[in-house]
Amino acid sequence: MATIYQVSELAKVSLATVSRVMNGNAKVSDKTREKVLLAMKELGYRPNSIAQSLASSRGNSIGLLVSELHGAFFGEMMAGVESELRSAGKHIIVTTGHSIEEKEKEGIEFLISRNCDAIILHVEAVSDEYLEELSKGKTPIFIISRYVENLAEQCISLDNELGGYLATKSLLDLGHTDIACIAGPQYKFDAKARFEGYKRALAEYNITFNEELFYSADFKETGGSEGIAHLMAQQQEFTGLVCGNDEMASGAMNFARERGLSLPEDLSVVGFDDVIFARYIHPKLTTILNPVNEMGRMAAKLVLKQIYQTKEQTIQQVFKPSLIVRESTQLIHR
Amino acid sequence: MATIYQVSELAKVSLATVSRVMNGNAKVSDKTREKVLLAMKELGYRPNSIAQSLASSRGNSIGLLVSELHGAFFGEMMAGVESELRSAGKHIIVTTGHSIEEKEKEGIEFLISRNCDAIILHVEAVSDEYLEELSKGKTPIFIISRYVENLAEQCISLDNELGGYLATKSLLDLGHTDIACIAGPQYKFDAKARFEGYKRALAEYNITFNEELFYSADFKETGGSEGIAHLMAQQQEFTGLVCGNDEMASGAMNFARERGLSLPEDLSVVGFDDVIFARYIHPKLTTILNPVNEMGRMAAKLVLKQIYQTKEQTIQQVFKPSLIVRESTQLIHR
DNA sequence: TTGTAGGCGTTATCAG
DNA sequence: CTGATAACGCCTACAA
Repeated sequence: MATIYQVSELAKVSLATVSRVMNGNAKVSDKTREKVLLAMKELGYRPNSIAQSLASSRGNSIGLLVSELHGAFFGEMMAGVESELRSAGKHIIVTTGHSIEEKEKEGIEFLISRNCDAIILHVEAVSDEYLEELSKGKTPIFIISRYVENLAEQCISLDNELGGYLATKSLLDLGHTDIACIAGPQYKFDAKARFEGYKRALAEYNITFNEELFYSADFKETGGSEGIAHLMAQQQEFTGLVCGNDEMASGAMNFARERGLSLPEDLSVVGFDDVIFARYIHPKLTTILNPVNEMGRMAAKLVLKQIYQTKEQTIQQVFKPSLIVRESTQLIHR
Repeated sequence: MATIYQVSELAKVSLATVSRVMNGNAKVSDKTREKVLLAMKELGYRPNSIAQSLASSRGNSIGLLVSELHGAFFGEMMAGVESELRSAGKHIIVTTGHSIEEKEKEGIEFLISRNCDAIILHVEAVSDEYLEELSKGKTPIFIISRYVENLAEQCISLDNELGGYLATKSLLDLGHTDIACIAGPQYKFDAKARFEGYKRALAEYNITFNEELFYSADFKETGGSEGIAHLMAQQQEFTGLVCGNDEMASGAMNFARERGLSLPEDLSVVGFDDVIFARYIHPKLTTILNPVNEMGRMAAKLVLKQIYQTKEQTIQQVFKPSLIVRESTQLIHR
């Protein structure tokens, strides 16, 4: 692998000059530039970005930490971030946190130690305080899909509470009054906020929250099945079900059907996120649109603007969810 | 950010000694080690992996190039690679190629320039020759989900031809004789191999391939719709449909149903990949199991074994697909 | 077991 | 506009 030194030799100029034509900032005469370019081509020269990064303490890469690499949710998020950044000539370095505090911290350390120009975080286990502390370090951080009060400028988030509210209200408006809820893990900020929205909607319709119609699961399909199994065992009537995300809604629906319920006649269910398969499941899932891809793009734009001083026009920091009505909910009938 | 130098000062030892305790290779007396460790803790020292990498020309990270960041297929693949590598203490650097030659090459360059210890590639646009050339470079490459004759040792692949064959044969065995095919882009190796399998199965049953029952689309859902629209316009009877992947199968099924066909009575369809949503779509999709996650893990193990000399027992280089029968296919009736 | 010094491939600050 | 030369933070012979 050719180095800058060999290029300088071949072109009969100094190292500095080669560096200059690479970075195109300082002025170089056209003749010299030509010579250098030619030499680079001839040697098949590729700059070593590690060395560049060490010398300049910049990386031209930005770090991205997500909880998981699989799953529709994170896929869309990563894709959003990447496509925006890529078209600005930046590369991303992805790593995972698995929603475990220790791993999240380790992932962050890794990204920082790689000299990323900035890092975009989707973290769930780490505390607000930790993030605030982190933001004082030399690597700028940006937070996606989570709102941290004291770091508002760095956050791209969804109004999850509103989402939970909308989901629940959609059922109330269809005449349902006994509405169960399978929420996500309550240590997760979004899961909790969605659940708050559920309660607010109930309150607004003067329905008192019934602990027996509530279950907290793990955001996975199996969690949805467990959830509804638990709820059905309570011997409490319910005709509506609000789920913390689409995966759990799917699990719950499958289980309910196996138990002989027909959907949506016997049970109206609404999901959350509108991941890609929401429209594949049967009946097609009524759910809350969570614009993760958009949010990913926006996080990228925020980085571009704040770190690389590009002129991004439209920065929207908090996104509003909306209801997507499909076929898994219907008017109550009795 | 503290450097190794400050640590050495505080601990009153030389740079070299600090370096030694970090890497734990050379021998250091317990007393000195203690001092150094203490100093590191006190300064909150974190090694700068960029500098480490430059000095040692190793990265302790391995590069991963995939076509896309979203979608069930790549998600599973990345997750497989990552989990295996992470538990061995290695980090991955992910980037994308978007199935475009230029971008794939750029992504590869990026990973190499980042001093990755090895790179795992899922590339579709780049030629075998290019890969062979690349493999002569100093960064070891591994190829996933593609078989390159001269690089067999570095490949983890699926027998796509067999998959296409199994899919088609499953329909033939159900009595179907007029079987259409919506294949993936024929410049993609896997798409082509699957199509070959389709033809082999037909031949085996003495059915001559009918060009009018073939359509090549883009592996996306919309491609599936286009495909079946095209096929139905041919005025050619067919009762079976083999699709290049599950997404296209889904698109085709939706379109067919909109056109009044009832599934699987009027049309049996089989997909390919068994991505997560295959069992969500209606009727549940009969498809070919593509163990991407396993293959990802295996690629990681291969790297671990060949690059880091760990003792991986079970290396399987070519995977066999298998048929998963669900509800989208049935005996022909007329 | 420990220290010294040269080098990894660039960038950046000076002079010239 | 161009060329030395000192960083960047760490690794690694080679010596001691």
